[in-house]
Amino acid sequence: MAGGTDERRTDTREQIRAVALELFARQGYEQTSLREIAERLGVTKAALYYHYRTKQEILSSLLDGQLEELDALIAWGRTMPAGADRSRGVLERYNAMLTSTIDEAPQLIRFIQDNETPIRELAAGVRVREQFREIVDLLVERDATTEQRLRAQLSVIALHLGACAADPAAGDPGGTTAAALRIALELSVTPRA
Amino acid sequence: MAGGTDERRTDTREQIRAVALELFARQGYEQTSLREIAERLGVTKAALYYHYRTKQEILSSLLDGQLEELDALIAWGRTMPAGADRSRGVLERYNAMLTSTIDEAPQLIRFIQDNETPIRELAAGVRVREQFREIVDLLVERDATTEQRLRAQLSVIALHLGACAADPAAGDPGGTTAAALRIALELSVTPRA
DNA sequence: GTCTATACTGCGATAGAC
DNA sequence: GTCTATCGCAGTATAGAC
Repeated sequence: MAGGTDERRTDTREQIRAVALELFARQGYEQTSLREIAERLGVTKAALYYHYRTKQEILSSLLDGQLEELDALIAWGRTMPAGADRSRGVLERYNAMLTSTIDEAPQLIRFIQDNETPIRELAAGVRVREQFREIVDLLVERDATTEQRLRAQLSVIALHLGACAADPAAGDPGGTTAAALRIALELSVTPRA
Repeated sequence: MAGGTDERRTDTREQIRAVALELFARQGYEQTSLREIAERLGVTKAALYYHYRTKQEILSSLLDGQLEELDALIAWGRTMPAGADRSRGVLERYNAMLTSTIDEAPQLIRFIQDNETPIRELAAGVRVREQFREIVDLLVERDATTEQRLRAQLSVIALHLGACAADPAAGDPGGTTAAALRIALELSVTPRA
């Protein structure tokens, strides 16, 4: 908030984040040791502990940006009345977020999917799951049936699946992303049987 | 094969399995230490190593029965020609397996879902993922589009979701299981657009 | 065949010197 | 801001008691 100038004299903190993201994504969170990250940066394990209090906190810091983006999407959805329009809007915006080529979102969604278990017991992991539930809530009426809730959950999963399946490079030649969105819309914006 | 008589004189092996299943399911695979399992049985860690070569092997042994059941289902599916009938049959039988009340399948599917990450790098985990792909392959024609494959994947996930969401006790009062099957059939046995 | 004692390596984490 | 040293616990290995 206050203090505009950056008072840090090294960028070790960001280097740790960068190396951690690369290694966690490549070989998984549990399979990546702090010694490995430290060696890559030419420092010792203990140095990492000056910048982050625990290994989990390094992982959490990678998720933070994504969580904020999702919070914004959820807040936006809440300004609209429940119904087909909102469902369509939420799914389209969420899909855009998942498949954006400008930021690191696609790498992260894949990474979250692959490391679901270790993330789950993070404080940030609890938030990830809450957000999933909140997105689903935006897709159904308050008095929705069990089946409608299941369909809404599957909508979101469809988008994740599409984003993970789409080729990271290349402009999604198979149209995977578009197909996933079509399915998601069909599941959530469909007349009830 | 040969040697019909059982030469083991204790049932420690099975007790390890039982305790491991309970603890892994309750607090997760990574969060459960061998010391914890051993203490529960009143033996030492080293005793576990007489019965299982690694911690992963204990986990694998919990999955074995399920893998065989699934193999049988896949083999059965392959005897039928591709098409709506086969899809319907595979999904119905798979759902029955997931929600069976007589064996330990429901507890296991939930456990697999919750511990996907550690299971993934098991030898048995590779098989789990292969089987998922093979089930999906039973649900589509060989020349299926990207969208049809996505729909097939989501069908299977729908059944998992339903089985996990359904109350373990009680006879599925909300009809979650039935709803999941309806959605799965709609996704995989639907005319193309 | 079943288990204990003991020890090894590597992990995440901490304390305190520089 | 980074180091060395150390801690306790993890999974694992083996020698040998019974």
